[in-house]
Amino acid sequence: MTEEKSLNFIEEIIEEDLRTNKHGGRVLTRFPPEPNGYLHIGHAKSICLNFGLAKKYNGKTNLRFDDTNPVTEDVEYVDSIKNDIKWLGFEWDKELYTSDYFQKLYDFAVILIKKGLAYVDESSAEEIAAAKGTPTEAGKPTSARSRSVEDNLRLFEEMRAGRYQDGEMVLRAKIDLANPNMHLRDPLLYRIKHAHHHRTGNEWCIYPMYDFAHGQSDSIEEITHSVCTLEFIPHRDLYNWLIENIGIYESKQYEFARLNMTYTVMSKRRLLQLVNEKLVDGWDDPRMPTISGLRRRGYTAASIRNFCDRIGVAKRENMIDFGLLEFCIREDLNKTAWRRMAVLDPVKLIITNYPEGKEEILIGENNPEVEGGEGEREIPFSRELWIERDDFMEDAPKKFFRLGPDKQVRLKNAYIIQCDDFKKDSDGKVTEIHCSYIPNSKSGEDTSGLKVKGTIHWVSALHAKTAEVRLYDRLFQVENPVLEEDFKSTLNPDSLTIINAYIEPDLANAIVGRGYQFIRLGYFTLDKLTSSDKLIFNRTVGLRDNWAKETNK
RNA sequence: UGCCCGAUAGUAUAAUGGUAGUACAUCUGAUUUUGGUUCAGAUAGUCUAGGUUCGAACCCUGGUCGGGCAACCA
Repeated sequence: MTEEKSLNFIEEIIEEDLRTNKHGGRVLTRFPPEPNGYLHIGHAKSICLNFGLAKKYNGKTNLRFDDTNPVTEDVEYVDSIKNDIKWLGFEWDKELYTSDYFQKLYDFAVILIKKGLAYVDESSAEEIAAAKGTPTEAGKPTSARSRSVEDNLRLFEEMRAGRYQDGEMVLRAKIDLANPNMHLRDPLLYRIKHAHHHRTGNEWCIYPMYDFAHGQSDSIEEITHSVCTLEFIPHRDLYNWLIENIGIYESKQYEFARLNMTYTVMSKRRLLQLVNEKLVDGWDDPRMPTISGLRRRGYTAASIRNFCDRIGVAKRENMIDFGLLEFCIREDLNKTAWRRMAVLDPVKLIITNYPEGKEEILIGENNPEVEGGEGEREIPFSRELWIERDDFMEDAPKKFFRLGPDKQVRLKNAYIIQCDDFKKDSDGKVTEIHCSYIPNSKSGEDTSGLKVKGTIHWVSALHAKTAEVRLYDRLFQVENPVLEEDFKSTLNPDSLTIINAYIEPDLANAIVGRGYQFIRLGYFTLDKLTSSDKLIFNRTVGLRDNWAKETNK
């Protein structure tokens, strides 16, 4: 008997609806992206919620593209969105498009006009905005508000027929110009756009506003629980007004707080700016909070799903520590990533008592977290090695468990060595470290009886291969960039560092899409730009580093 | 100064009128051929003032603070 996880407020609503048989036991949600950008981690929260709800309550989820604005939308985005959802591990029931409903929506508009609840207004955008008043001041009608039903019908038909230019007139709902909810002050329903639509081509020159499409689309599909983010709360009254006056299925909307994360931005508009201004290398730049960026960075779908599970669902504004996402990917990769050795900042180490020309093949487990280690790989060893520069200190503090004059460490999967000497150049930079090894201390057959505190990673200089390694840091320097006058001014100039590293030979067999732990360094994955003559690794995330914490005290 | 939403450890999120818990973060200690992992422990919270009640994080009222709303965007 496991302890039951507490319900979020939407699950509570659904369970209550199920209890009262409100929808005949039916649960149908939908995920409604606009195809005008790539999905980001905030969308992942919504995807996990909508698809997760359906899965949990034996329901279904539709994928519906909200494609009511042909000017900003594109099939490239449609394809990327479908790909990302599948990659995250979810399956939609129906693939739908708001544009499928253009005729229905047009008919709904006609119904409203005939009921005297909608009118064509030829006022300019500025005039209409001015006539809406302010939150504390009622709006005033434009002269168009009193137009006859017959004239409205005729004008709306003419709008559709292409008699008018973009912006010449709009269709508005006739609701209440004094309503404290600004969205009810005769909102726009249709506007003229002589634009090519990625699905309907040139069939239409008028397009419904989002507000005239979204709620009714939910209604057409008979969505039982329409889940969206907080900023649509004031729109709900309008959707309900439309549904009631058109007389269609009552779909109910519930709102939750969108995801915000530290040191990044979470709006398609801003992410698009970064892409367009070439401040990042496209939507899938590994520094981007997009699903495709995280995937390229080495994040797994499971880690993102776990993250979304952990952050919860509520109505209060929130700012999630980016460190939580990092915890989730470390948790996943620790269990699955194969261990390999690589040296990012090399210094030469010579084992003076190891015969010149001698080579040995040592064995290393692929994954110590799993019984049996998931097999093993061969690691060549020889007299000259590369080790990490900061694994050696001439004047080390007491608790430094690595190399230094007269100190002993174990070489991972190899021998214990003792530092005898080292060389420096004229700038005082260490150029060479001389050690002697303890022959009977070999990993797995150690009879030396020696105990050493530290183990360091290494790569045989003779056998090492090289790779480009891309080290990523947070994209922004401040926790919440949008608080700045210009969010781009806080971009972190050091968010990407490209270095060349020595890697153990087996890493040449690395596979795109797999995570590797470079021992003591972090998790890495092959970048899509890798070619046959050049390996490129992205650092997904570093290992937790308590030593760094200690030294920063 | 209109309307709407919200407020529980540093960050999130539970407790739905009856012992304020969990995760991340932080700090101790143990284990460790990764200063990783794992394990054990610690620190730390109900915005405020009233009211209802035997009893309030929870219900009511006022206040404070935060967020949203006046695109031919979604």
